[in-house]
Amino acid sequence: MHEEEAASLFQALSNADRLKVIRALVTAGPDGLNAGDIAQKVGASPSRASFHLAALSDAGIVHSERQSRSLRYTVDFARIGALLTFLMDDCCNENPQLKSCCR
Amino acid sequence: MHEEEAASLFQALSNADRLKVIRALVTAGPDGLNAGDIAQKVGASPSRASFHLAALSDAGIVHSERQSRSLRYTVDFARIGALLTFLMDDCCNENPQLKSCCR
DNA sequence: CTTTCATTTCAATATTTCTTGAAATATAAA
DNA sequence: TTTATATTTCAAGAAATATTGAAATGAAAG
Repeated sequence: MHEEEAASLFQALSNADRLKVIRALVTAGPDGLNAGDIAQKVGASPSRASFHLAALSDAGIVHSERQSRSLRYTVDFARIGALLTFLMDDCCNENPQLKSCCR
Repeated sequence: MHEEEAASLFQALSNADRLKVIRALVTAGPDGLNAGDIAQKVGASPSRASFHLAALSDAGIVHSERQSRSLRYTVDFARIGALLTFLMDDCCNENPQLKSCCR
């Protein structure tokens, strides 16, 4: 991952409501949640939730799939992992003190 | 760390030049670098480098210390580690797939 | 085929962040 | 004390992002 891409992923994570969205999806488990439930859980209007979901989706952090009338969102852990790897390895040169936070 | 604080740290990381600043500081080792050398290494004007350094400093990701005429900057790995811990543990509930990126 | 439901898109405005160069500040040298 | 060096601060304009509610879209039910 190059710096520009990492920067845009960090940008997608730089909002408390979007972090809440991720937490809600993680808590929900592998089946994810539909947009309406996410909006309700993070306390955002439908259009604002849609805006945040679009930001996360553009960054590849979440994916969506239509399920009847709803759109079911899931979190992409591999994508988040790739960003962590960039930060820890490429950017911070595998610094031991930083690595230790994973244990 | 709470969501608002994490979001503001991600915001500080959401710029390619600021990631370059971190990389330059990491590469330089424990003694860090002064502002002028950082500006030169990332290819930014002095005022722009100062702006980026202020953003990173406000987030607690770097610290500065005056050394004669120069300000010597160092990176705070513990602060970055705290953000990673927030993302992996609090936000993503210690997901194994995400944790595996640290190995 | 009309209505209802779930979600997104859009337009308009507000807010924040970025960028630039000039001026200000702090330190040290001559 | 004058000059040079290192860095930050400031102001102003440009660009990006956020926010809101209304309208549009897609899908299913009656």
